[in-house]
Amino acid sequence: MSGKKAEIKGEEIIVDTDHWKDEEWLEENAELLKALAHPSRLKIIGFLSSGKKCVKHIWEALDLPQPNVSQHLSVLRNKGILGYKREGSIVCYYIKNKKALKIYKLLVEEE
Amino acid sequence: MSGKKAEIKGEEIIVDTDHWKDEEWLEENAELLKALAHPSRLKIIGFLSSGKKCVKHIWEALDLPQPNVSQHLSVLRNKGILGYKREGSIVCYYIKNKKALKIYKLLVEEE
DNA sequence: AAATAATATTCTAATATAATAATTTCACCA
DNA sequence: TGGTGAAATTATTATATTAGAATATTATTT
Repeated sequence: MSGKKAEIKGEEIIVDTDHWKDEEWLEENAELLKALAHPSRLKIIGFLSSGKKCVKHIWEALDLPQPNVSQHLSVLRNKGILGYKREGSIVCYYIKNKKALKIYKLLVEEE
Repeated sequence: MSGKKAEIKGEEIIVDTDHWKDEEWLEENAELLKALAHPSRLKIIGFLSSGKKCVKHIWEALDLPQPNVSQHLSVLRNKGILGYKREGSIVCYYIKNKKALKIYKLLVEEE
């Protein structure tokens, strides 16, 4: 469904193209943006935009302390933006949420 | 320039396609996302996406207290996301920042 | 079963953000 | 110029976020 939403309330059919009236939609999307709205997390997304990477690779490349990166990864993971896979003693993260990736790309392209 | 950036640092020319390495870029864009990352502010953007509106119209339509809306408007205004025009005793706001509008539209379309 | 490397969690202190109520400013008009 | 409607600001309190230090967990290797 292309940005439209149909809902039946009592007798009437409401076709809703105005997402801003939908409190749940607002909450969800504000949450998504908030998770991305931090320089280090945006940096992580940018680094992962070229593919799956393991944690050590991430904090070394981004030049950030390991526990700090781990915290940011957990924020992104908990919001469903990143997925991860344990491979032995190593954990690799990747971008799972397509919307999040599109936002990042929009930011890049819109310069 | 389509997502690329050229910069001269000392002797070398750096062509940067990796925006995530640019701390300033990260700061700026995280700020933009943070400004949008609130249900009420997203709501305001949604309401304004169909055109310029005056403040009273905004807080009445959104069913939010006037001072609260005024604060959110000031956040969006200070980040350069909204512009405004005083028309007599009335003030009207509109979306000035194209990037912000595109983010909103992406969120809507990506449902 | 140590020892080690990789990653995650917890705690704390500093800072930032948010909602609400109260007040103020500004422009217009009687 | 006093009153009124529109919008902004301020103060307060509650809550959330952040970095950094310390510690814990997990898996591998010896």
